[in-house]
Amino acid sequence: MSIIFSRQCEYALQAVTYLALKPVGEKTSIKELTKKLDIPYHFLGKILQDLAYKGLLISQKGPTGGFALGLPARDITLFHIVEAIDGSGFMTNCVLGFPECSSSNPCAVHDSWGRHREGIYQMLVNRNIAEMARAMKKPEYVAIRR
Amino acid sequence: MSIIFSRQCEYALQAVTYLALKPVGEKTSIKELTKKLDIPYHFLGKILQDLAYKGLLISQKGPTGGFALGLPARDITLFHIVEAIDGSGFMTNCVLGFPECSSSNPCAVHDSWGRHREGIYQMLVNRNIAEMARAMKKPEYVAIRR
DNA sequence: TGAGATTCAGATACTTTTATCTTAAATTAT
DNA sequence: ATAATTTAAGATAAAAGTATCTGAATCTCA
Ligand code: FES
Ligand code: FES
Repeated sequence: MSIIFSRQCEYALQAVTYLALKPVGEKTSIKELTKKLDIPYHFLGKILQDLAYKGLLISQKGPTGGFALGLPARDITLFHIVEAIDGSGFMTNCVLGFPECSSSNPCAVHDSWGRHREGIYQMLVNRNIAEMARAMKKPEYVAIRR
Repeated sequence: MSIIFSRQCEYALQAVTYLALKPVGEKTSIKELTKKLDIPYHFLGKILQDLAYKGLLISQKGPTGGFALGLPARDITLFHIVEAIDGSGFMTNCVLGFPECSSSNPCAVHDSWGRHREGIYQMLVNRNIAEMARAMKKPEYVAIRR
């Protein structure tokens, strides 16, 4: 069950983080990603294609081809990825699903949620992929399968 | 786009809140709910059935039948509804979709998310349906359609 | 008792998301 | 040039979530 982000978005975050673990400029194939991260091959392919189209990744065909970060890892925030894949609707919609979300039309948790939402936003904006990669470097993450 | 909770869950919250606006014990039909809240009839029927099965609502067939709260409004928290419909997976799963979520296996935002998650949990546990109803009594909410 | 209203239950359909399959295009190395 | 490898792209399928349809069961009231 996805909490806030779609599965696509989760895969994207994981894959981009994996790319950030590689030496700058080195290309990584879908095959390697899919094997290491246990993500469906063609599904991941499309996600990465999408991110490449949006400039967050660069891609190259052929042998020795693959994907690499399109920007320095420290310049890509989690929010960049989330926004590219899921959009930023979670910033504007009522968390309880009421049709309008505004201070002139608040549900019972509007103010409360607003604070949490802002905190989550800051969390996404203030974390970059380099930090993600660092956290992932710990041995626990290498071999875990779902 | 649902943020954290499924559409079913959002409908449930809205419907239960509506019931809490009624005099204690009064039954409300799906027809009325569906009309006032603009929720698909049979879909809502199944959701309420589910909540009734779980004791959060009581139901009665026949004319003058319908649904009513199964407990005093102030004893039903938002979390009761959320847990009944969506479960409590959002309390245990990694927000970025990594396969494990624990302090021995943290992703880069694990601690940060943990705080927000706890805050959201408190928000759900500390708000009851009576408060929801009070917030909804404001005229803005009466006639809004999606 | 019978008609009407309502929930209950199961089947079916639609929509969105996730996943797979197939072929084409590009790149590299032989 | 040719073969091998990889991404690109489009079609298709499978799964999950949402919504609808139909008839049965239950209850109320005339
Ligand atoms: S109205 Fe519900 S979060 Fe703003
Ligand atoms: S591991 Fe990501 S939130 Fe806990």
